[in-house]
Amino acid sequence: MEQSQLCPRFEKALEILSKRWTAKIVYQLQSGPQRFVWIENSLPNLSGKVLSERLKELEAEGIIQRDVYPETPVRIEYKLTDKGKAFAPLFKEISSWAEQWVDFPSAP
Amino acid sequence: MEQSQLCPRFEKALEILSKRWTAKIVYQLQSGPQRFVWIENSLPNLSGKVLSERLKELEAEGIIQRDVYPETPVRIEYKLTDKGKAFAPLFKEISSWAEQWVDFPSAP
DNA sequence: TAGTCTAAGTTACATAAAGTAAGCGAAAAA
DNA sequence: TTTTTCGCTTACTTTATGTAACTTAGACTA
Repeated sequence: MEQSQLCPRFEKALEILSKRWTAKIVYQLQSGPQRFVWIENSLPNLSGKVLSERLKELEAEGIIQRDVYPETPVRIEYKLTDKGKAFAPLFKEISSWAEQWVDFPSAP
Repeated sequence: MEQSQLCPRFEKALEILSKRWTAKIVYQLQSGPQRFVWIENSLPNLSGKVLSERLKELEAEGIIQRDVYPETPVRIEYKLTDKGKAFAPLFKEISSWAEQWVDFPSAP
């Protein structure tokens, strides 16, 4: 039986997006450079441990950049690279899909 | 400290897409109705156990439909609903992001 | 000079999610 | 009666994530 061949670039992109928290982190950074604790507080249930892992992975992928400001206490900011900013149209698509198809009939 | 408020619909969409395997399964079904084993074989490393879970979740979300053909042995096909088909432009965006930004410098 | 404070993590431990492989039920074919 | 096929489940193992306490570094405070 044949396996459907997925384009490796596409597959890579899908893997980045499918990994828990990555999409949310990247989305969160669309609004500008942010510090560790800020991102952590922005995404409920995301633990510092996993955030730390994901930021390293995203940096390794060239999607975000880590900037160190040697103040006291040290300030570290994470921001999207061009590669990361290029996700913007994708988020727009997700948004418009959501607008059209996701309903919230009941309020909590 | 304020938390950035994510639109609940958008968040829901992001959660669907971020869950391991869901995006790949939905993408796989874009090519037409498929049976359990076919999907399983199309996605390397996806276990039947998780596929079973995901298909139920996606059906509950109204993204796919499960059709039973009482042949022998029974044939069951999964296919996208309109809601599921509406992911198409999103996959196009992922694809074009991947084309532009993902490189594969070395061949295996 | 010892003790304190803060940001940005890290570590050890506990829980949840996913992977593996064997098994099940139905119906028909051998 | 045994075998085969499909579409799953179940029991068990491994991996991923969550929690909470701890670490490091430099400047500030007592």
